[in-house]
Amino acid sequence: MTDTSESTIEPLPAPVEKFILHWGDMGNHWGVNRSIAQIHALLYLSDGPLTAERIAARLGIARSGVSNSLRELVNWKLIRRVPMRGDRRDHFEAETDLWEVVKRIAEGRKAREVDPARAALKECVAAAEADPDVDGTAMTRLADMMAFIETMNSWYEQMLTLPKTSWVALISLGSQVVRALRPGGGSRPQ
Amino acid sequence: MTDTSESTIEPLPAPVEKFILHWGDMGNHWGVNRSIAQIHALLYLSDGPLTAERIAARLGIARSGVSNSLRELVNWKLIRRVPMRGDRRDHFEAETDLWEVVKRIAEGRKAREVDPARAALKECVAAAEADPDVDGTAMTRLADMMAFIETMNSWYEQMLTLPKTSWVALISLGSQVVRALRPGGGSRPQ
DNA sequence: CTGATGTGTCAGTCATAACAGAAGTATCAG
DNA sequence: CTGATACTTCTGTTATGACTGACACATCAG
Repeated sequence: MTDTSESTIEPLPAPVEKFILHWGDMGNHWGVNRSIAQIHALLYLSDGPLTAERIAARLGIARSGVSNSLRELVNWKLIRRVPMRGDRRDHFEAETDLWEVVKRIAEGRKAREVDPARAALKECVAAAEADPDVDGTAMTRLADMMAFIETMNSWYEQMLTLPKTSWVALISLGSQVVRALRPGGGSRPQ
Repeated sequence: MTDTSESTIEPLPAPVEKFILHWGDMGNHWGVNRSIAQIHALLYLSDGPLTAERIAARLGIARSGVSNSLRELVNWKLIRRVPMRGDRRDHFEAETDLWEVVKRIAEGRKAREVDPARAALKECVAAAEADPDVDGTAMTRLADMMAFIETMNSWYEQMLTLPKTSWVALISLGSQVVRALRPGGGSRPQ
């Protein structure tokens, strides 16, 4: 027996619990299931690495669910397995660099959903070009869509190559550009 | 009777149907229900404004669902009501400027989900500061999270004020910056 | 005023996905 | 080798929300 808690629910400080609940709900609206987001939030706020058992106890969810969720989180590289000396159990800790977190999430989503959609769109455009039933408007719109997605894609890929520090620089640069452009620096308002 | 189609399903060109299906699926993974995304895709590819009845016929879904979905889409300003001379029925057409589309979606999501989460986070930080049960690590992480969200928020708000043309300029500017920074322009690689 | 047409609302049904608990597998101490 | 511990996988249950079809309301022509 490593700990006193066997199947009881360990209480959490109220603000921490509130954060975890909100974070889980947020993830839920964003296509990430609640448990995964909650576990990530818990690990993010935790002092040190936690075991699956502790996580289950603190969140009040089944160990099996914790196991599955942890695997997902490791796949997304949002948490790490941390071996602890003298303890056979797996411990987990969260990535704490939030820039890294959003980057990883964006990477995952892009690879899983955006890239396939992009490929499908390419096929649609190709098929539409060869299909006399597709009218000119649809053809134009499909092409517009593809051009747009490609622009966003290449922009994103370039951003990925940047280190975090450059991101920060870019954002503040963006602010300056905004400030410079706001008074009417050469672009029409619409 | 305005048209020959009463309750039959109107066929769609294969590439168009494929696009609509993929788009709907995409939206589904992103927290938008499938019907809404499909209707938007259909309108986006349509030559002219469509009635609710036609949409239902072409997508093979119930008129009631179309009615609800159209209301949502109008609320999000992704489609417009278009009155047609000599026709009592409402016609709808999609916003075709894709920059506008992503902007509207982002605005909606921010207002509905990010802003409330931001407010909740603020409360959490405030409550945590007054709570002795919250350890230093959790306190630091919550503060980090808040700072991060605030940075992203103000950046986003500034971006919103920009016209589309400036967006394009910014993105290409970003590309130049990326190119300039890539060889090692002064930032550590990590 | 009245019938017809279009639109919005509602309650019931159904599909999907997350979850819990149990069973199975692997690893380690003694 | 054997028992115990940690972890994973599997299956049945449950809850959420999307969809349908029926109903109610509004609007317009005659």
